[in-house]
Amino acid sequence: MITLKFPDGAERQYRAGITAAEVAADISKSLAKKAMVARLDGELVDLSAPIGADARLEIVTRDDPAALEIIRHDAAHVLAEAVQDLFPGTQVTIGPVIESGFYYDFARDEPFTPDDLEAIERRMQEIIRRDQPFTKEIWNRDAAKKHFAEKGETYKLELIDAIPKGEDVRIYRQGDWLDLCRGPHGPSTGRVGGAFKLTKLAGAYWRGDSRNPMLQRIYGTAFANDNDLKAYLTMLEEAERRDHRRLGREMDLFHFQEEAPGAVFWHPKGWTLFQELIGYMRRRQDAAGYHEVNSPDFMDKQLWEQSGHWEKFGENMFVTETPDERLYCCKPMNCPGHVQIFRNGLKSYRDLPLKIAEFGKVHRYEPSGALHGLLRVRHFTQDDAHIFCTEGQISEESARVNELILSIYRDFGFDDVAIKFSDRPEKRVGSDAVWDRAEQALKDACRDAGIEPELNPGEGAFYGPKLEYVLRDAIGRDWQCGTLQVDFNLPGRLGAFYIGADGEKHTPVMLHRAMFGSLERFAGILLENHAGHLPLWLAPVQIVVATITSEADNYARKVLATLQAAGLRAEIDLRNEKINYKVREHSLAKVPAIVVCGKREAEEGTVNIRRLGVREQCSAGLDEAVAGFVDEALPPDLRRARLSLAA
RNA sequence: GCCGGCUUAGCUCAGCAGGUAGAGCAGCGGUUUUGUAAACCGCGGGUCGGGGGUUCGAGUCCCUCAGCCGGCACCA
Repeated sequence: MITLKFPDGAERQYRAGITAAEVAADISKSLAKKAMVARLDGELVDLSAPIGADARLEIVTRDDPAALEIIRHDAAHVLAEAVQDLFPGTQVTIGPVIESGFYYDFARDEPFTPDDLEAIERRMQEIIRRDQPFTKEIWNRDAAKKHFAEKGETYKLELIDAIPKGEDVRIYRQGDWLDLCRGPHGPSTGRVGGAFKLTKLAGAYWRGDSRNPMLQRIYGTAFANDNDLKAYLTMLEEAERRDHRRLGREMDLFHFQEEAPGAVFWHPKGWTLFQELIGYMRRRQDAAGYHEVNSPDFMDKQLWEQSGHWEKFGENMFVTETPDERLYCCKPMNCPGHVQIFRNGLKSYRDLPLKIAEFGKVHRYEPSGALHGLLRVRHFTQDDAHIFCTEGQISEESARVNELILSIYRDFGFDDVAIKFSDRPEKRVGSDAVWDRAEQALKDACRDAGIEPELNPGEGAFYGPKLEYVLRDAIGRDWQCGTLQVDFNLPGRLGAFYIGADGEKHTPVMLHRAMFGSLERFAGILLENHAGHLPLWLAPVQIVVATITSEADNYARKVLATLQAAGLRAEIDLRNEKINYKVREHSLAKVPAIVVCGKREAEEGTVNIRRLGVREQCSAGLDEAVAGFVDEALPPDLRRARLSLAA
């Protein structure tokens, strides 16, 4: 007999070899019905697995979050069976669960079409209706290889070979169909239920390597019940509504066009937002001791060869040939230019750390398939800076950068920030010894600053290791923005030096850092994060003064003049339209506040304020209203400055 | 860059199986002077992404290029 301990603390005795399914049935009929898998001493196992010894046992029902992965994994198997049913000769490869559902990669010469997806979905429903049990089998390695070889499943053969020696080759069977799989699975195909949907079709490289053949990936999602599925689909629609590309058009911020792929045409309103961001960053940087500069957009190719960019980054660079037959590179980074500024004039150790900042527009020839609105462009503005310092100053300067970045993100409401540590990539300049020192210096800096970054192996810049700051937005998506890189290579390559206390020449270390990263991307992230409802200080148009009747026109003009004189970005709408129409239009344009002026307001010298998304209005005297807006429109850093002044 | 899809008026989208382009909104002209998310009437507006081909005839079929969308790979 064995003793099983349940989550509520109860214990029961059973014969050895009993299965979790049998235990569930013993406890209650309804539990048996809802059971998907079992958690045995914390590990998920099939309900049908025999239990041989004392253990903690928990029956995982389909409402349990852990069951969702099982449902999705089961759905992936059902998908694979459906596909092989409908399209004989298609090879199956892998079909894992992912955050939003699952996918399965297939190898087939003919492409799948969106219509195929519907047919596959219908076949999946049939398989689910047949309710075939999932059964686990342990196969002899050679037998498994023979089986898949006979079926022409070459990818599965590769997968079997990748299973470590000594580990079982596990096969899961559902009816006549079977798949190599680690498991666990639910009791039967019927338990997948009806709340699933195939969502998209895509190409994907075998094993994620672009040198490998491309497979066809079918994405799907599945949930425990219809409501959850519906909620998920609604969430997707919501994400589409906040797509910055759509908001950019609706709010008249920017556009793209064919002649300039990956390049933004900023409209007046979008540029206002952009400048507001730069203004904020400039104030924060100035306060932190940075000196702003401007370096050339084009420099001779020779300089980029010297820096190593030509060799390591050349395929991403725009190059131009001039009538005098010189080759100039359009800068993909600002660092070489900043080194030139550092080099100009003799520097002393007393000048260090020297912080050079630039809102530099960089140009990178990104692969066409990577372009995506403002979030991935070929021409973007970095809030870039380089800190020239001694090796001994790295730690303190890194800590300062870290503090500044986090403080800035907080000002924009991003509190959830992940930090990643990227070490030496394959394609790099500099000796291993130098990389050892650079990586160690950055690690030490992390330790001193109390940062515990997640390791991101092989993802460093070609000249040095880096920290990457990834922020999470309002709907849970991650965006890489800031970066801090330790560079022992470029200053030396480009001949930068300073005179030390010993009177000798020394090569400085250079810290590269960006906080927004790309201004374009950051603007896009902000738009999506706020669904276009920007806080007042960032809104391109902060207030629209809208009249109800032409009798109030003169008063409205006075209100506008007062708002503008107070430094607010206000516009006026005197059109011969109903107030309903004006409210709707400016609300759709995401204007934070509409100041309505009718006959009543004109007579009383008041304004009626309607805030974006709020039905209720409030009335206030003009001066009081202006003061309120002025206060609210203060950027967060200036607000802090005012508070500390008052204190 | 790779796989698949898409590209029709400023925007959103119709256009069935090849027969010579249509709606709503926006715009323009009137009427209406209006109280918090679309007043009414009328009028214009398109080399159907570019190029080539098949055909008596192509928005519709084929080829090709570009851009965009979704993934993959790459990445701020």
